[in-house]
Amino acid sequence: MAATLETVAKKAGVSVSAVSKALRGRSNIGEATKRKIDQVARQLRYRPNASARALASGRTETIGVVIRELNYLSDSYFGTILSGIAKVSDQNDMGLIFGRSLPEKRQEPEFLRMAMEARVDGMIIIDQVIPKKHLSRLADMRFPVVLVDQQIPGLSLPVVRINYQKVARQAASHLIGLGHRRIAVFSGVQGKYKFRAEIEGVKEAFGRGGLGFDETLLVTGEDGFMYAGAYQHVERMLRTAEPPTAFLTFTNGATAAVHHYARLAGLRVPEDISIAGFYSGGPEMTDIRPDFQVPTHEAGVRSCQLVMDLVAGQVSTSEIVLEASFDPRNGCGRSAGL
Amino acid sequence: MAATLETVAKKAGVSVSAVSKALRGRSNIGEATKRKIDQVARQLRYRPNASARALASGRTETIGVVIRELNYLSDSYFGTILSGIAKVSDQNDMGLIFGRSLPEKRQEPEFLRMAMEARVDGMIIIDQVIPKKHLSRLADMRFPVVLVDQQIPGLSLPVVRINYQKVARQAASHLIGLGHRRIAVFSGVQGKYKFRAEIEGVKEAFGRGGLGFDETLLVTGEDGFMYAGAYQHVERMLRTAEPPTAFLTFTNGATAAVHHYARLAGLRVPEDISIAGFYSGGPEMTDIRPDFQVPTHEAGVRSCQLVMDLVAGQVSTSEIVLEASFDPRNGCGRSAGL
DNA sequence: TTGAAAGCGTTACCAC
DNA sequence: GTGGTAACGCTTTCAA
Repeated sequence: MAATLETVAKKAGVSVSAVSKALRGRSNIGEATKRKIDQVARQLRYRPNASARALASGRTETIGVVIRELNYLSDSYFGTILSGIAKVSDQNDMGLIFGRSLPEKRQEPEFLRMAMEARVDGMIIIDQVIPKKHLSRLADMRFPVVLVDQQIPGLSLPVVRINYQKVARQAASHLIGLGHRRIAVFSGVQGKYKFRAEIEGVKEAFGRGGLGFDETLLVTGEDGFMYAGAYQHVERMLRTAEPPTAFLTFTNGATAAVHHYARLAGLRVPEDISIAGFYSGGPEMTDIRPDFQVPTHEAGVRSCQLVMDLVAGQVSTSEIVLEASFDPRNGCGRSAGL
Repeated sequence: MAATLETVAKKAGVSVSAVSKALRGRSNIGEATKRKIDQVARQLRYRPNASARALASGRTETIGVVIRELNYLSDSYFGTILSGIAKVSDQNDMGLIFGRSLPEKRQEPEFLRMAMEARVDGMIIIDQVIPKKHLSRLADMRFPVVLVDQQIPGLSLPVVRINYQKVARQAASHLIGLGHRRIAVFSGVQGKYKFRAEIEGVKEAFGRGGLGFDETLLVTGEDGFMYAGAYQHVERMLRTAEPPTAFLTFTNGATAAVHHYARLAGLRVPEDISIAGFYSGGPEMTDIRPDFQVPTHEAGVRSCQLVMDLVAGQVSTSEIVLEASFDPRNGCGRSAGL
């Protein structure tokens, strides 16, 4: 059916290897024959067979992206990381395939198969809750892997991570400096590096400010799904005897929800309540100007560059830490009416 | 590095073909040798090379899923279709890879490459706005393809689609029957089959009820991103001189948004406003009981089964139409206080 | 039941 | 420049 190198070679009256070279733009081929070959190939709609190419060359020209579940891609946290990855992989003509990290019915998680069956040349792992033992397997194989936003002691895999702790500390300190004493904190999934770092940063600031950490003012949940739920929590909190005067939100969804709630409830920001909001880009916040800028896109770019260096055999930096910025201008520019 | 069939064969003292058969559970192999081979393979951590296997067998054991952009997966419309696909593909030990349908910098969209380079055995196309010319290419190649929720005249590709038109007509008729005259309609992206079918159904009902279709009461937008935006529209509409008394929402996001808005604004449903809401499952509506049940998961299941039949060479039904159900019980159970 | 050998469609090396 | 020809790691006849 489909044209092969041989088909093209025969029709063009040249050898298979000539066609192979010509079509891949190698220099050791005559100008005239190349033209002829190109023409025949186009006419026959020739396409190289990906499996054959991978088998012969040892490279799949594909990198794997590992996330927990596929619908996590919806979250703009993942979405913007991904757009960074896609940008770099496109530039380098590398394909992208996605693997779920959950084990499902097989013993082995899908991403381990991707590596062991040589379906990809390298991979980027964005899921933050993969058991260390699985990650170690990859390290043992010396398979090119880059972890994003993870911090696992005793594991020697390259990492690209964002310094959430510092920016969280800055934001919390700022709110405290404005006089806030009751600050609600919305973060993501407990146990993840991102969550741990954020809470750590907040606690540092609270400690310095002489504040205790009030668990009743902490809201957690799946990053991508916090918008709807956040409404209820804001409403509930504001009805208590001692309502929070400021909100510190570490997910896009929560940031958007708190801002939207305030607007709907007629609360002025920051006169009535302060909002220090996380922002990683994405479609849900076109109408909001948050105070954090979190370089998730950049994290994607860097992780993809890193994994491609690894694939090319170039040893690279093993840990890249990206700084987020906090610029109190929109949601918490001045002191709330305390 | 990695173990191959030959490595295993040598160590087990048998032939390469014996190992191949044993590991794939073929029956023409001795019980004892099989045990021996299994043991050696496990010890060596042998994994078949995917490219080699695909090249030799002619099958990649992978099917491609085509969507417009990767972050569309976030939408529970896609998400639930996908869960149906994943369920069936998992059962049949088929891998899944995702392709974007947008052309990007290359002339050819990624999904055409997937087919022409034989990266997948078949594919399911969920994007509804792919130019017919590209789809025709696949049809010409006789490549196993199934379209989901599409209706393209003059194209002979198998389709699985949901009958949005009928359920839209039912819902609109019901609202009209309750006495509503001003009904706001929230649908998805203009031009898509889903949108066209829904509007068509609504117009039929409006026509029968002697109502005109008021464009100012129509809200459109990206399916997955309608939650946040919907708030503003509801608010705006309810402030007009002649506000709508009912809402007919065809995306999960809009349904959730209208319900949440009503709750927050202190509007009783259905006493103050009626809401006829679309629901395809998904995480954002745990607190809402909508009136539509749309079999998107089922559509995923059926499309995957269909594509696998096609791959296996079994000719199958070329069009499967799934019915959605409308059960006025929650959001529009009784007449609004007109 | 077992094994030898011929592909599968490329790439890459090595003569010419 | 160009063309033969071994790999690449697997599946699949076909004999034994």
